[in-house]
Amino acid sequence: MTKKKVTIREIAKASGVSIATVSRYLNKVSYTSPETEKKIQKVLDEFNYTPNAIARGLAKQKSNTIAFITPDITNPFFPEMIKSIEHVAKKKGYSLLLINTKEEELNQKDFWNNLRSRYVDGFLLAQSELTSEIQDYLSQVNIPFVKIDRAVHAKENNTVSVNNFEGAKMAVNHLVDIGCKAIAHISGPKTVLTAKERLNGYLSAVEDLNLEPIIFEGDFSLESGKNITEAMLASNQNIDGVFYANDLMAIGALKTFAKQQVPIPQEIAIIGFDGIQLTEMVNPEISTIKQPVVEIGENAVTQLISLIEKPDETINRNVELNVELIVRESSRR
Amino acid sequence: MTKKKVTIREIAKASGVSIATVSRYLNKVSYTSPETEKKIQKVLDEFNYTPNAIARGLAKQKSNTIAFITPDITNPFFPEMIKSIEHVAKKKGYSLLLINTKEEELNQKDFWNNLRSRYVDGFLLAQSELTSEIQDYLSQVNIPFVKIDRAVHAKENNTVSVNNFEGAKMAVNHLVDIGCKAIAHISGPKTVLTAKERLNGYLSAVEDLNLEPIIFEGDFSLESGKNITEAMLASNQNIDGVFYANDLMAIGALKTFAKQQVPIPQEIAIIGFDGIQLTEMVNPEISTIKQPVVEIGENAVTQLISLIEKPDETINRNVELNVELIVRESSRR
DNA sequence: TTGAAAGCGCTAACAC
DNA sequence: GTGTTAGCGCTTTCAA
Repeated sequence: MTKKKVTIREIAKASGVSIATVSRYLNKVSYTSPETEKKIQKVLDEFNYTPNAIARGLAKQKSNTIAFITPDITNPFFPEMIKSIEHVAKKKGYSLLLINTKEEELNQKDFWNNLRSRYVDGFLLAQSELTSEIQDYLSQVNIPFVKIDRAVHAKENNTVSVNNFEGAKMAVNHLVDIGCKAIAHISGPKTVLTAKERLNGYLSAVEDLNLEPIIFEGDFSLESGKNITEAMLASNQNIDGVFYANDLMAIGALKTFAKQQVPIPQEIAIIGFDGIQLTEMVNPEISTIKQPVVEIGENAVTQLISLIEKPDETINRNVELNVELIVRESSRR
Repeated sequence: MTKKKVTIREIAKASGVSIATVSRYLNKVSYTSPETEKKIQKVLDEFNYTPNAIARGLAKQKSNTIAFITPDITNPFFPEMIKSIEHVAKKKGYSLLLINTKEEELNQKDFWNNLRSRYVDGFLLAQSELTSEIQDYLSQVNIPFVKIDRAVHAKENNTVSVNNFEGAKMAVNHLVDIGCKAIAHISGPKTVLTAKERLNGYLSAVEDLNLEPIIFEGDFSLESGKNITEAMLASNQNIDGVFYANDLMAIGALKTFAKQQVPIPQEIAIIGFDGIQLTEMVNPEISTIKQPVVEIGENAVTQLISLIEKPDETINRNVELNVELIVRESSRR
């Protein structure tokens, strides 16, 4: 298989046709007579030929590669999503380039020039705050892309996200359903759109229920969940239910509750948001509003590839997927 | 930047030299007179030129891309490692292709042909069982690679791994140090080399200490940690210390202990292996034998790139890094 | 030190 | 239907 790299030229010679014909047959573009097809196929098998992807890329200005760009691969949210993305991409003949990059880099011409020079066909932008400068590059660079995990903004296109607002309401309503009377929200950083939407969902739900809003601002990290929860307990407001803006903070909170011997869910019921696997690994298992990560990933690549392959038929769109309430020990009583 | 893709030809024309000279200057191969360099550089800046990576790839038979191949991206062990790998790779001018693939696929000619046709310069093989069939492909395909997270085998080359045997001993000795008298081991699947080494380390330590070995076989999964621990408790052997072959199983065990109200570490002290972040997120935090993931990743890429760029100067080697005992609540008393 | 030109392996007009 | 040929954009002999 790997002795002499065989080229299209040798296939052509061996099957007695021109390389153009072989190329046509391989790409199934325009007709080739059944007989020649047979001949070519035979030689193809015999030589175990694989077209050179790079050469093809140069000629077609296309690499059959897409990139997944994110500032933090270690986010527990991603592995599964990346897996589903890679799966779909592979099935459609694309490879996945992984780019872990901070915002600053997205601000550099070189970054985008490099993508283009590799003929990267499209990319997925996950969890990136898009400064207007970056937006400029984005529009200049002229490579299709889809945004993931961002609030669906009226002005944005090609975004796949979830219904954060509704999810937050579901969380609050669930806590009420199990009897909570004073429900606090530990929010994410105010600068993050998804965090804002979840906060708004919380506020809306609380208002509908005629409850007092109780809000503490966290930053989505485990540590912050731990610390803010401490502060919350110290504030002494008879809170009996907490909606954490993400799972990681809820997990961090568990430590504080354990240390202070607050029984969960008996005294305080809690629920997170995201649906990362971790929520099932801790004790008690944490209720959550689960995002359909796999679906998000699949949706995003599919849209991206469609954008790449039939730009004209593909309409820009904002997909907003639904979240799901998962009730576990932390809010079961 | 993205208006008209500018090529080396235009740079050449604009600076009044041949494209060969521009190419030489860009690649810093052979001398070019200072004056021409000045001229070229000026034009380069002016045009904001980036060489086309694909064209360059075709000419040099090299893509400046390496692949990370693993059967399971969602392994909590990987994100951090991948991050460090991507970081080093990027610094050296390489992009990272992520390939999540089951063993069966590695058995297919097409898989390797595809890698070659893309001129992937090298790859990292993580956590893959290498059947002899795959080994055959590996040697045929003639692309440099480095194995990660495998037991360092006398017969293998270019592997980076950790000292599983010593790590296991450290774990057992630590449990003894804090007063444990009956120490069990929940092993990994016997087919996995690292699991075997850890088991051997356990056996060796126990023997040195004149203790009775108590072994249960798990499969590295959270579930198995939970279930095997149940079985272990049921077996009623007055066990007061457990060394789990990996962290995930120890985390699963925590659930069983909680359900059965076994206080950790008071009644039973436990310790895991790997050092995944999760161990700090649960309650109690779990002691572990930490593998230097970042170092592993860095070591592996560095070796790989060296293999790619100076195959003659690079000696094959098996790197065995040291693990570290991390004492946390689960074994602190 | 520099330039001309022949590839790298494939695609896509264009002609027949 | 099929072949010829001119690229795709860059590297690299080989001469000069």
